[in-house]
Amino acid sequence: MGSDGGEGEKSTRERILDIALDLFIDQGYDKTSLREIADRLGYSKAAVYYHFASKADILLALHYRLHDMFGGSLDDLNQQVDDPVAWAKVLDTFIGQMLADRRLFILHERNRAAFEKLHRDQLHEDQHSDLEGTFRTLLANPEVPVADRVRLACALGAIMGTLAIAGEAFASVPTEDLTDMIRSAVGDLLTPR
Amino acid sequence: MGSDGGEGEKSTRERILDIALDLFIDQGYDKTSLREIADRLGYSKAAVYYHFASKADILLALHYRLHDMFGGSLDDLNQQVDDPVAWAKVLDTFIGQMLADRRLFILHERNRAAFEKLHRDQLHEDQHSDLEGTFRTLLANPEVPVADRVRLACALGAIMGTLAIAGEAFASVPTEDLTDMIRSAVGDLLTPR
DNA sequence: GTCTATATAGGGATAGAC
DNA sequence: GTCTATCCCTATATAGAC
Repeated sequence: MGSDGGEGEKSTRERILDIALDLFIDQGYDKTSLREIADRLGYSKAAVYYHFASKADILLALHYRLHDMFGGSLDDLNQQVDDPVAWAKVLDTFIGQMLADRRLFILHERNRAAFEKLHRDQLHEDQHSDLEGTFRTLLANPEVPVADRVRLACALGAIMGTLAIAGEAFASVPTEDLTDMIRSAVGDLLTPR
Repeated sequence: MGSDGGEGEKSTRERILDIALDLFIDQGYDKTSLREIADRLGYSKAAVYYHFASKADILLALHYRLHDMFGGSLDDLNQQVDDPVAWAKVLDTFIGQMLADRRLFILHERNRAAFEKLHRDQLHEDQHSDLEGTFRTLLANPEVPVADRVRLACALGAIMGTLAIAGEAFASVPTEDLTDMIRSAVGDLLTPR
């Protein structure tokens, strides 16, 4: 399939990313050193540098994992910037995608500063390839009533919050159940009573 | 009033905290060096060390600023751990307090890893003196139905999200208006239709 | 592909002069 | 109260052997 020969075993590159994901969530990106990653990997620091050009490059790869997860729903959101009623539908899709791999979201949520720096330094693409950028553009759009925008911010926060603030509190809750509950909550937020 | 002699001018200590607040929000705690703080202050690094024993000590002082802001409402929440209907009232108070000094909240939101480490290293007090600790305890309480706890997580996320995700988007919105809008949203989340 | 050894820089923190 | 000078450690990253 990919560029790897193996079938069951993961490539070293993927293993590094998995380890980095754990450590970046636990300690934060800045407080995690390549030595720690290399130790868990069982190899030396230089081995890590063989697979990634820099520490930021590891974060970048994780960013792409997250980006791939969304498929086109980010574009959908960008195309309906000024249509508050359309948001609810897009967010439903979002919620499903987010919960499918919660940890990537938690990573993003907990290392916002690092990701922003990454975007400033490396990703000079458009604002909208970025999750945060998309949200901020939407929330700052003066053509949409403030009340609607605040509601959207609350809805986004509700999704993120369930993952980030709760931590491991809902780890044992089946993904489908959690998805349903969050969808219901977001529905209450975006649909007028 | 306080321990300072001056009336109009701030003490150096307070100035350091203000500068640190700005930088920690912008770049994150880890990526901010004492040299940067000292530069903005106009003094040397050693001058900063005169006022604070360590870098972590600066973060600690900011933690106390946040802590003081709450007054007793954190205790209120701790005393009504298993009463979901009481949460709504406490959160109303919370929202007002949070918005009264948004930036302290954003600091906390954006440097969760650093604050957690601070608590592990320095604050061996009780779990409940801490904002996050209080929330996590509440959200993990098995005596409360999961659905209620998820709703609470959404409500907390909605509050945090409006501050953290939105960034400067709502900077021009009057605090009272924003408070009302968030209270209304949280009400919709916690009150069954 | 993985290693050792090393270059280089920057950060936190201390000692002691003024 | 504030400064200069300095120590020490850790981190990123590179060069080159195996």
